[in-house]
Amino acid sequence: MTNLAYTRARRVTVRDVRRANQSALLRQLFFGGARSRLELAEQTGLSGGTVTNVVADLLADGLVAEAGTEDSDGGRPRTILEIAGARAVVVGVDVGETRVRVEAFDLGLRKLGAEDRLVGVDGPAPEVVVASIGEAISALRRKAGVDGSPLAGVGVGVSGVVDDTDGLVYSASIGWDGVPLPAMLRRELEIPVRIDNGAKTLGQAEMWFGAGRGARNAAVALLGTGVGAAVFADGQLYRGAHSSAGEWGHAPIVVGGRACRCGSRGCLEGYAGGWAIAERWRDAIGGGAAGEEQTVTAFGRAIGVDPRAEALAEELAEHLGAGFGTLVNLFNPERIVVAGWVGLTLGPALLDRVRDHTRAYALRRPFEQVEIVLGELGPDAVALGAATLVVDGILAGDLALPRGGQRRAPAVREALSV
Amino acid sequence: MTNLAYTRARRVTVRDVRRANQSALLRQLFFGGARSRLELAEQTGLSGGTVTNVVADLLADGLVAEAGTEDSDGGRPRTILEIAGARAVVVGVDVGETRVRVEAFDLGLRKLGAEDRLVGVDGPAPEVVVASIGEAISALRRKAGVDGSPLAGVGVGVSGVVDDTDGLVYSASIGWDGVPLPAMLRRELEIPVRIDNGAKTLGQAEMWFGAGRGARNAAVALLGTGVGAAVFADGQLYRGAHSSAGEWGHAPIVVGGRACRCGSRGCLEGYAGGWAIAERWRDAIGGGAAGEEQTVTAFGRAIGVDPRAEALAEELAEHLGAGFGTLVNLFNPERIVVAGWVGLTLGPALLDRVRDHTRAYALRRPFEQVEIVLGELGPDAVALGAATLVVDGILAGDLALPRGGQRRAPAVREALSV
DNA sequence: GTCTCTTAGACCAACTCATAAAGTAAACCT
DNA sequence: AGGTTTACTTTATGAGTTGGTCTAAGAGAC
Repeated sequence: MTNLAYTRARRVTVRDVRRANQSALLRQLFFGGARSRLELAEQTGLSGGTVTNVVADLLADGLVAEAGTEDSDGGRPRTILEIAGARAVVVGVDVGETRVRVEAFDLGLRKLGAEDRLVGVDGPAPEVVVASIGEAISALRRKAGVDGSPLAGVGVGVSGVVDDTDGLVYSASIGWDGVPLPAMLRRELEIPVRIDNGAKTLGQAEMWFGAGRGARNAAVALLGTGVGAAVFADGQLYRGAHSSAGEWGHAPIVVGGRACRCGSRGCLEGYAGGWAIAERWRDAIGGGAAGEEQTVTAFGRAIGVDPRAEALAEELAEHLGAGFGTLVNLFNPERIVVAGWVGLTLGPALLDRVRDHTRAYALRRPFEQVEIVLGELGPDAVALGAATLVVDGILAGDLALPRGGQRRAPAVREALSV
Repeated sequence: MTNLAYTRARRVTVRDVRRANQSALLRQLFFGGARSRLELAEQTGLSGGTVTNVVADLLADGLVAEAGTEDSDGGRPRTILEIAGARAVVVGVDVGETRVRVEAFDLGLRKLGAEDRLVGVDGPAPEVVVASIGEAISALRRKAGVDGSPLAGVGVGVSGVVDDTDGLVYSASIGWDGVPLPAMLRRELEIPVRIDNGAKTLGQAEMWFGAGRGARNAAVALLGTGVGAAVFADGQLYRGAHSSAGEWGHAPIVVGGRACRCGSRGCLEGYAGGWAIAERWRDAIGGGAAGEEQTVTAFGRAIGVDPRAEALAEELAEHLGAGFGTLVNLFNPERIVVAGWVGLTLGPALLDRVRDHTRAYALRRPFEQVEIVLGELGPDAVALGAATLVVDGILAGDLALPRGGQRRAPAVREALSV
């Protein structure tokens, strides 16, 4: 008669307690930086004994390292603990429409190197993508001198929806309709693989290291060629039933409005997507076949100078205001981070105006509770965000590091600090 | 340098293990109905010994009761356990614009009785509301013969936003702007109080007992005089930063469109709210000053008969389709439940058409993954939903029952089963 | 140079909880 | 009446946290 699926009836054992406390300490060190056992105890609420105990495990696993002592004025000096960055290498991959970008990081997500591979013009074949990633990782490991460090895992951000119920990738822009990329990569690389939509990984990068820092409820608005959003609720990415939540670009804001490339009408993207802006600016100035990015940049420079730009800017700001209003009313975030190349290109000139229109389209209280800011990481943080997927798994304790490689760690570390 | 607030650094102790497992067993019994220890062990994955142990605690607390045995063919028969409904009384309150409805339930949320109190026409004074609730509860306890059973708590659904960061209620429709209703009620009643927006409590009622059963990601669309939504993500109500998430009625779907009563333009509510539909139908048929509900009902009957209704119905369906498309694209639910008196009145005639328009405004895959269904509980389940807030607290183990009252329970039970 | 004070961290007994296996209870069957 | 089957309970064990006590390590005072 009632709702059983609503139930969360997972059994919990004492082991889960340890995992949770390990995770709490690791997160504290990762996000808060190096600190002593004593501080860890204060901040987590755990007793000193437990901290000593858990830290001993983490030291043995090589996940955490002691990094000198703090000066003290009387009394035994505190030993500083930090994430053992050199313990393993984390790879982040950005699968774009024409190229694959592979970046290597240490466990603290400091970048060790990057490689680009072109994978064809319209719709890269999955096999090519997989092979390119494998090859680029090998190249990176050689170049960065981290041959000896084990790979902790590979995170992938792909422009499309990754359905986590069936592990298939769907992407109109690269012509994939149900590609089992996660399985293919796992077979090829034989290390843990985490995949998500690129907009979501970029969003997570902004949340961890960019303009989203400190917010627990935030939306990262991705204004690029397409338009999307990554919504974070209580620090967690909101995925929905089949992880396609956040398709903000295709929220209708004008019933019966302009045709969108998705086949619908009146989508936000049809007004504020890079392709739409470029199209309209070309129409406005009567021509030119310049590339999308050039055209949008030219439009940005013309704002405040060319009256034709003024009209388009005002309209664009109003439509973006409506789109932001939707985010504010439906998600009630404390912050909206504007990212993506269009957002970063036009943001400085348009953001104030967009805020004004958002005020008009959002309810008063939620609008007053939100701040709208520009992203800080640039448009290329998809790979970094993808790497955070792996690190998140490690911090949560559901992704184990491979054994070994620990001995070489100190040597590797010198090599990397160039 | 990085994001500390993102961290979830709560310490976990062995006590939490017990709480979690208690909660798992209680949820199993509440949502799945009465069953034996053995079944509980299988379904939760806990060992038999632990189930015995935890159940012993629950029996001692009076939260669970043994209810006879199952027939067996050889072997010791299974003892059936059930939620001890008569252990305590749970109160659900619906604070509307002109009246307060107070309903009493047992712990299994079977209704024991209901009382209505008028509290003034435009904007009831908070003091009057609080006093009415207190008085109605006393009356209910007398009438239902549950004087002896302790009150577990009071849940309240109020038409407005309840900011859980400051505990204040904001509601334009009843003219409250920062009323500390939770604190006032706690002082008056001296038992636990849980408050939330009425649309959200109704949504939770549909999720627990209505058309939302079995779904973990769902949106309950509330079409009444106003328009709102309660979104559930992974079984949990989505609240946002200050619990005003889900203000779907004021999502702009027509930039620069019709004026809404909220002061903005082009809101969904301006097309699909009860007040808007009534207004437009009166315009269409040229007059009449009938009440809103009568007018909407008349419009519903005219669909398919009167060509003037046809035009309005088609337009309404398209705007609702755009609104549903927004829900589908942004939240990717597996189900949308249409509730509220307007939704239930017009739903049967309009739902197919609305689905068609939703298909046009939503992305293909998320649309294919969602089902749009009518609510099952009627428009008056706000109080029931409010009571679920209290029961949820008990099931989660963060709301303790008062001591005593246990002895009388069996007697009370007879009295109630009338 | 030694003593004392202070502080960090390690160690240990007590307690909580889940598990698994052995034990007991309650039915039915022959 | 005894055997069999099944459901539940008890017990021993191991994992984990807590809080008190002990030791290590530095600073300052005499």
